[in-house]
Amino acid sequence: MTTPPTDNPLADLPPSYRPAKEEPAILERWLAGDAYQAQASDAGDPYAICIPPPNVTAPLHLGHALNNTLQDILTRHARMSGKNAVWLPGTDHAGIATQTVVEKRVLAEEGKRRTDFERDAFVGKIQAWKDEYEATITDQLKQMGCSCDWDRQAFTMDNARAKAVREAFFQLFKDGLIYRGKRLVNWDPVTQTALADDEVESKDVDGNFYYLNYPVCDAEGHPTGDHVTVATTRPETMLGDTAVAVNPKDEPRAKYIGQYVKLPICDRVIPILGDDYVVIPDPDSDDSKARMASGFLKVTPAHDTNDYEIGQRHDLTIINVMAPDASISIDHGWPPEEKSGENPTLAPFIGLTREAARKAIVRWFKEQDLLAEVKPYRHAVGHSYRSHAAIEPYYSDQWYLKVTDDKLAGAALRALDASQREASDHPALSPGSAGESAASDSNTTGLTFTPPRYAKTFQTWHENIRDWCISRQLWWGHRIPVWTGIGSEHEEQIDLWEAEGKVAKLKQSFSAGAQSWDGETDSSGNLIRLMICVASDQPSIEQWLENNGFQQDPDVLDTWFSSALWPMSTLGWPERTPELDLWNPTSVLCTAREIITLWVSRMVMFNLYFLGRLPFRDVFIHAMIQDGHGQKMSKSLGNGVDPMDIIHSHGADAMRFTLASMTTQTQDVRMPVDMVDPHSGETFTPKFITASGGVKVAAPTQERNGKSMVSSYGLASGEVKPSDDQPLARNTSEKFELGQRFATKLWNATRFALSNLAEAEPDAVVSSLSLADKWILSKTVRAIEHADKTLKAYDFHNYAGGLYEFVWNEVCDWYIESVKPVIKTPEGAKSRQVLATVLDVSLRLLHPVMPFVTERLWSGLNAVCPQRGVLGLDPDECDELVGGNWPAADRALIDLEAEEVFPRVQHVVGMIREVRAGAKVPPREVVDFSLHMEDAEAERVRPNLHLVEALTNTKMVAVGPDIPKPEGAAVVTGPAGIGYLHVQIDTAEEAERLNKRKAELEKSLKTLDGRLSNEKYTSKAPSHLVQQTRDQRAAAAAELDEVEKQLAEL
RNA sequence: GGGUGAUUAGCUCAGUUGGCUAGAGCGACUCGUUUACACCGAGUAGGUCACAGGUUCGAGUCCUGUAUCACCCACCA
Repeated sequence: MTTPPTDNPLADLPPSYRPAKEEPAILERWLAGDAYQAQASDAGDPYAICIPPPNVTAPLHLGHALNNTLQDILTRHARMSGKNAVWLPGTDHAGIATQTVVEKRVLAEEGKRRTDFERDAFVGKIQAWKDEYEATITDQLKQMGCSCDWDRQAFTMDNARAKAVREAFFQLFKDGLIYRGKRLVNWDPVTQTALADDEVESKDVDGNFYYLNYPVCDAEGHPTGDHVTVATTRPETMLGDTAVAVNPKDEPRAKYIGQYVKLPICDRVIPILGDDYVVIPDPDSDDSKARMASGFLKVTPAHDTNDYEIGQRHDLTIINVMAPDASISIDHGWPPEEKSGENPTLAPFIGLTREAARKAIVRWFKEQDLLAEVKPYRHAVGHSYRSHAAIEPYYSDQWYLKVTDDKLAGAALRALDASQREASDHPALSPGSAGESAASDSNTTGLTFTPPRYAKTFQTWHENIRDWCISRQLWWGHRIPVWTGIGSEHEEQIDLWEAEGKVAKLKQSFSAGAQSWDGETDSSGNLIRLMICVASDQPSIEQWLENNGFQQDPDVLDTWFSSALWPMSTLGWPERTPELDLWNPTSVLCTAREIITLWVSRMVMFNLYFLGRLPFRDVFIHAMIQDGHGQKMSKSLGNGVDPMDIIHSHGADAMRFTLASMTTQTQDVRMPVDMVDPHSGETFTPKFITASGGVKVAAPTQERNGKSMVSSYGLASGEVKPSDDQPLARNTSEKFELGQRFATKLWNATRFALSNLAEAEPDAVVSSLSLADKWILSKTVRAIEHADKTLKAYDFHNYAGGLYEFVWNEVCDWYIESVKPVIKTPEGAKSRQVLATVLDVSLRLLHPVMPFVTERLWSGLNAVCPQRGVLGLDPDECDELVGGNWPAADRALIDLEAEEVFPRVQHVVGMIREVRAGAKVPPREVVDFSLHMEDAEAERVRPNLHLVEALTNTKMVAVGPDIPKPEGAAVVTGPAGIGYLHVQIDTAEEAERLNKRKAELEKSLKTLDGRLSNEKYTSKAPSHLVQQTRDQRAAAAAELDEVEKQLAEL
């Protein structure tokens, strides 16, 4: 036992906790001390988490704060538990999102468009943006206390990650899983790029069904005088119609099959064909389509995915009628034979936007008396998740990854743990399929979602997966490492390199044909297109290719391609690093549900494909942070609150604790926000438009002339920090006070303990403990077990809640209050040791969620009482809690007797307090108290009556089986006996109180009697429950007797 | 159109395999500054667990249906 410091140990532990003052110094110490660093060694079981890399588009918001708090809790817990734990930080270049943000800024500040710059120059601007926000994000994470290994910070587009992307692409290309395809993509006409299916959001919009009459004609175009009526929501696409379809089973209309119509405006003669896809009209149908349908479907293969498929079935011409900006154009796939002749009817429509063209075409049909009808119709339309523009199905050349291959989607499906997999007839899961033999391979199976329901999202997505369009017409991203040339004269040299593994080749022969429209194939005969994928580190080959007429593909990869490699690339893949073998598979992926398909599933596919093992086995899907209107908090909606706001106002620990305690398995978390106008400083609540499809934000920035907003962080810290079109909102929720109060409580409990521990030495040899000591040690062991159990189950709400309950109620309200009378005395030495130990354990248990305040208090505890622990609970010593061990307790400390007796004391205390409060006895007045109870019970409770005295400010004057009731005393009834509080009471109030208790007991008795008189209950219910009911009934009856007796005596 | 989740005190939410006399925090009310803490302590009030059926000795919990809200998926005739 060291000598306590002579100076006042509390001098540097001020009366209240000021997180803003304490946290920065602690953070600096951790960072300087390399507290988060991990080495790829065999020191402890490996534990690794990859951060879901935040986009570098904007600062983090509370959704990220939640996500990262949970990861930090897990990482710190693992580290304290002796694991070799690493948390790998990094950011995502977020291709389209970042480019869009920068394009907007450049347009606003310089009045220039992207195309006004050279590619490299513009990428440089995006790079600068990335540098700025990466720094901001990193700083935010550090201040939140995230214990990432900062030496390993990665970026999805840095050199190491670029190498991984390059290698992955090359391997997939070589294996024949990457191909060039010409088909309909989801085209965003604003950003002018293709989008993956997942990047398309559907929204309900109010539109119309237009019924257009097409004149029927013969094969030569001579009108028969008849007409058919097609129904469409998109009249403007009629310019690209190449057929009209009818369901062959549609009796009255099937007769038109084989005839032709003359397409208005274009005068194109197109066939009427039969296809099952067409819905047969039925005005009484439940299906709205059947109610709206005319039976004739216009077929526009270039502008509708269904029509495209019909076109494939019937070998129809594909006529694209739009330019990439979705204006009507005859230059992007219009049939040459129609183009050659001037068409004065068509001319006025050329160049119109699709919206204008729709109106113009409808007007034209009306003028020609060909518009049969217009009906309003509400339907879903795909929109770009980035620009929010309506998606145009667009026929173009793109790169695809064949994720439908069994080695990708099939392997991912088989990876799902059998306990979470639903019965399926998917070929990958059928008995005897390729992967069935691997079913027992622990490397490739056992993927488990928490909560389990999300496994279904994963499974369904993989079962219905389509090939992944991986090319994007952007500048910000990983350039596709493929060089293309026409002709075959260089094939020999390329084959040589291919044999050496330096390049891979894709050969496509094609002919100039009617279906092409992009001008590439205007010569006659078959052509050879060579697409050469070059492996990484082959600059001379790239140079050679360019010297010989090959051109690198201008497109970049979908941002999720590099994200999908994250658990590998952050650990050094494609190099076979020690880190890779140690920490991949990682331990858990902790993310929100929105990216299960975009990200989780692709990591699973890639890790399985390239390394033959899962990237992680556990996937924890946590709640979403929403604003006060139930909308998810996101950058694009502008309702994101900067975590720095909360850190400044409440402290990082308070934020973390509150977020963790709100993380339940089902509920999303609502955090009301206000917006702050940076110019006026006014606070306003964002407006919302309620549509039947959901609540949508009227984006505040757009309403304010596109002027930038600032976060309240900027305002709070006195510096205005514009965040462009990604404004941050201000938190108005009081929820964070929960964590703040708790940190303060812990702080003050520690101050109390330290002040006492400093004055007298604890007794390191702990034996013959008091009831309170035994009870709190027992509860401490249970708290440790509860924390372990809940963290293992990713049950953060109960982890935080359990510790809150333990520290506040059990330690502070009961234990500390119980030992106060003795804590300063020589007899209190044992309690001092117990208190120090309990505090030690509390700080350790709380450290993962509240690292700062626990670290701060830890140094105080070390200074005052360096030797802590009792037999069975003897934690290690350490200077810094960040490097401390997780407590382990001997279950022998669980004291069932103490756990039974102490609650009796608590009950008596509760009853006395109730009476005192009811009788308005001044709290400072010590009153006499006597307790009438049976001998056996009295003997049990008697040694602990001083606790009752201390906790109720009473003096125990008599205990035993024959204690008479003093005249006028208040009566306290309870399971331990009957107590008499020696105060003069108001008879009426006493009667009221007793009558109330009587009513409660009678009600309870009625319930219990009802249960016991039910023979089916007594015979069928488990015997211990029946016994419990009997005991309850007996106790209630006895107390009721007593209450009635006391009432009678009043 | 399909799927998932939610509906419990004024508010925000817990409630594990059915055993509940339904809990917590905030807010409300009463009392209290005895040297850890007023960001505190003691106490009180407040709920036919969305609705309607069903299973069961027993339903907040399981089943069926209805209503409302949110989210995800789906090829926009």
